[in-house]
Amino acid sequence: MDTKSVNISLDLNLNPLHRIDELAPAASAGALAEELNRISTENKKLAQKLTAMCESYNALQNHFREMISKNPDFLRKRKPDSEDYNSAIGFTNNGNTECSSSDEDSYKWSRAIKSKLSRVCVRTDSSNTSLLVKDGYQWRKYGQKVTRDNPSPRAYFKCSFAPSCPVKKKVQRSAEDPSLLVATYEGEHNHIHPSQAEISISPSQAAKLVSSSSLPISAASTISNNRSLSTSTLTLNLMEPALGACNTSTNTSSNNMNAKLIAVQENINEAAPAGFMQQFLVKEMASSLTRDPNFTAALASAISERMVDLTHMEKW
DNA sequence: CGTTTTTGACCGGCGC
DNA sequence: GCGCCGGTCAAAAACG
Repeated sequence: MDTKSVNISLDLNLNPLHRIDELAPAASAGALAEELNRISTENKKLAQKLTAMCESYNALQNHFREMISKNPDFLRKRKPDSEDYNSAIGFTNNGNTECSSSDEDSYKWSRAIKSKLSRVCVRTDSSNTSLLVKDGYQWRKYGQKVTRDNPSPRAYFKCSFAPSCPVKKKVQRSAEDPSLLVATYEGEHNHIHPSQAEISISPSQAAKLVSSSSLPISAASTISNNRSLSTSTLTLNLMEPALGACNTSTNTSSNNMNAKLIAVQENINEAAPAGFMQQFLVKEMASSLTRDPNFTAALASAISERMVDLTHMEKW
């Protein structure tokens, strides 16, 4: 997959007046239209924020590649577990690009590059001592260690689908910023996202649903280059309240995209693509929408109506 | 009572 | 060979 750019073509614009008359009696149509307009506006704002995030992500990635091309020794002298590694590629909140070199770590570093590693940083309350990073997957903790370079313990997790799923994750507080949880993922899940299992509809059904009920599913379905979305089914999750790693966000809709989540992902391996970033953003958007009771109510209404329609069609 | 978490023991890689 | 260190195992404890 091409990791040089993140082309996320968002189509968050709703057609709020599409089925107003069908969805609600005349008495509440005005209020519903107003609500849909509000959601539409929020979606536009979200699209703008997402675009901005992707642009800065692309800029950072280009900058990183530039640094590598100018200085081939750059990677060889980074160590993957150090805080300054984050800083060096521009994913921390302080923008520090200072870096120290250590040849003794070149072995570990080259090994890290060969394996599929990705890192997610999550801002949490520093008084919260748990090492939980909510990413939608289920994890089984199998160990905890205090490491030399960091006073806070490092927790080791395996995917609960292990041993069939090889993915592991390490979670540790940043030594520099205790409010920052750093989760390092190793490997790729060989199963679907657990929270994607609840409701599954075909793309054609989804398309009909979107066009007929003005639902913003197109936001997810138009994002390109995402392996998780390139499968033959489009999945809507209505059950999981917190898909993203931004586990401190509690508000609905547009507030969720605001950045308590300060740094998202690094692609250490070329094959560990920007798709992770896209997937994360899609999940975060889905999370925002599904946390909105107005949205889920409208969605449930649309789906039930659609099912009634299909039932009628079958009878014919 | 089954599942998950905790935690000390153990193992293997690495540097000296 | 020895010690250090990160990672993993597995028995016990905690939890729902």
